[in-house]
Amino acid sequence: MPELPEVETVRRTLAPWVVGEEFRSVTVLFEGCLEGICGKDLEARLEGRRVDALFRLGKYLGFSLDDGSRLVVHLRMTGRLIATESRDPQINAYTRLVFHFASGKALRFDDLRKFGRVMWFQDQTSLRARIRVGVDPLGPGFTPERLAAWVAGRRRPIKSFLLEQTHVAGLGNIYADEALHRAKIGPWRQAGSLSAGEIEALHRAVVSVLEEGVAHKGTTLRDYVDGDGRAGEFQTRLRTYGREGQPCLECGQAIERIVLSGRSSFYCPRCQR
DNA sequence: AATGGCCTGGTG
DNA sequence: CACCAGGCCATT
Repeated sequence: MPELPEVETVRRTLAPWVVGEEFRSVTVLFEGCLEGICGKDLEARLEGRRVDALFRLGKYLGFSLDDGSRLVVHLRMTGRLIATESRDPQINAYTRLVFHFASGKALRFDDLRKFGRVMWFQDQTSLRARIRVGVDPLGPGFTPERLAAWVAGRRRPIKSFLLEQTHVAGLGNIYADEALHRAKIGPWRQAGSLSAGEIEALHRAVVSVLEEGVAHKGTTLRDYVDGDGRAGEFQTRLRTYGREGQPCLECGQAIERIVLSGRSSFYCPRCQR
């Protein structure tokens, strides 16, 4: 499931390939993947525009275009953006949309579950009005002090807090569990109950697990691939996620699973308190 | 803050 | 055939 490391990997693989390209047309196979704009209008907005840069906002991937507008894609759970070519974009049963470029390149958006979304914004301001995400945990805005201020007084489980995108943007179910294990904090703990030391440890764990995720080009459990269609490698390094009943790699205790905020949470009952 | 809906393939 | 996976938004 694309979380920060996966979206960042897609951004890095697609950027050198797509920056400088000029949109020619858009083929919409599933109108439902568009949010706030219809296929006809999207094509009109994109035609002739060049891609200046690719950026990431939490789990959103954005294209900065040469007129100041922004094309934004959210892969949700099973979405894929694949670099291909207009002559043979290799459309399949899950292809929802294809962007065609003047050079003959094409960018295919596939999504088995139809949860992914494609949006267009006139400018950065309208984008930020719609995409409300907090600071990037790999950027300078994420500090132990700010983390402490955000969790202060919060009674919900720290795992649920980490899944909110409004303060720290980019963690999903997998990396949140992995970060909590590294920080030795139980996912059920009330966010506001963390000590200064635990907040420091959690901050460090979030940064390190995301950096490692990026270094290993993301986690592929099932659907995720990068812009070149390649799977990630971080799944081999997961310490808790999906490992219920298997021994903790730190202490050997069996990993357990509980449900928080309606989502599975995997943790080590000995290491995490 | 908690819940339901959006989706479909895979599993028990 | 029922149920689960899950990011995000709307609703309660």
